[in-house]
Amino acid sequence: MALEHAILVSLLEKPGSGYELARRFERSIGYFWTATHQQIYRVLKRMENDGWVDVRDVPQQGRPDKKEYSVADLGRAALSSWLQDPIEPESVRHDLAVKIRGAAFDDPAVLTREVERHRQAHRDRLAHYRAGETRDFPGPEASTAAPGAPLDAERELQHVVLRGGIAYEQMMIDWLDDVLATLARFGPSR
Amino acid sequence: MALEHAILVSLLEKPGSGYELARRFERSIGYFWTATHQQIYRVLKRMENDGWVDVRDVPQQGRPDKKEYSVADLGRAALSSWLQDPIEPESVRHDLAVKIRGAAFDDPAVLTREVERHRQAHRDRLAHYRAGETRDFPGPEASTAAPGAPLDAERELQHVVLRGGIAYEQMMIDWLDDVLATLARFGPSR
DNA sequence: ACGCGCATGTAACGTGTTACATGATTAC
DNA sequence: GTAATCATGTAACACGTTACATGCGCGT
Repeated sequence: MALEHAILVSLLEKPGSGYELARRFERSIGYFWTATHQQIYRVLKRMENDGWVDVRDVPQQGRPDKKEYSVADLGRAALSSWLQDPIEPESVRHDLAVKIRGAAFDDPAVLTREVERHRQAHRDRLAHYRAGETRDFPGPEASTAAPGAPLDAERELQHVVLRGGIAYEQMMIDWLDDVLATLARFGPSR
Repeated sequence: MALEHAILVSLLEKPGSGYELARRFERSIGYFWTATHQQIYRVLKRMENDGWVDVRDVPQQGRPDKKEYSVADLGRAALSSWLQDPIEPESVRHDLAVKIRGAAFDDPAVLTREVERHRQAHRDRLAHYRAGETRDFPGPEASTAAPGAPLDAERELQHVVLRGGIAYEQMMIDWLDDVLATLARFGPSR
């Protein structure tokens, strides 16, 4: 399991409230891990009980007060231990692939529309990722600092993960084109 | 939710027992959906209660008897209705990406080994998929039958899903190379 | 007055994972 | 004899999803 570890990484990158974490899970972290605020509050409470995170009440003006969480020593140790622990490469989970094979027993025209919708969603996400890349990682690849500069590791790793998201979306678009071409081969007339 | 629908598709392709389904989920269907026998038995029982599948006791010699499941009219209707129903494009879930961003706060050398392990696993899976493709889908792309031949839809759709698996594995290998190159940039000396 | 953004939560349910459990036959 | 394959299941727990619930401040 990794939601707690994803939260630890996010809090190490920057402390924040449950609400803020939920928003990050819609953005950067959300490129590769999703979580709703309900899950986050539940897990944060457990992590607090286990001493993995520290809480600090932050009064705010014009907004509700918030609880700012940051990683405690125990949490850092837990993350470190998880990072040492090998994980199994996970397999994909694609509802859409189930539908594609199922379309052999049903109306393929409906599937064509569904695939087109998904293709558009992936195009949108790709555009969104690319915009984020231009915004957050402009300039030359090898940063301005000296080679081996440790301060850039965090950014470089964030960038390579984002490139993974981009590669994934691009692959999906290409594959969905393949699916549409396949459907067209026995589709248009029937 | 789609396990029950994945099972319906698999049983339409070929009726079989819970055990056989579990084995298929390690192979062809498993390219895009995983399930253990415990899940399968649980869901099969529910589907039987709901009248989605018919059961037939098949006595065997030299082996335990088995229950052969096949899709009933109600099941076929349920699948059809699900196929009509649009689903949301789902986002990826990558433990490994969490680890990559986490490596900024820990030993990157450990991550390098982990990434290499995953890369190897994806290479193995890719080889396995390609072997399956050569075995199950030889010959020219556009089959021997006349254009629009409906009998080939099932195979064509299975093939395009397999090509999706291949594209996914290839994308992952390329991306993990990118990750390794990124790690090497601030890795070897520290 | 209404809705949106910020901020935190509870409850119920469904799904997935892990461990345990049984028992026959075939191959080494 | 011992392990592997075939075949079916129960139980407990962890995790994810959906719905419900509250309340303030700001903009229109």
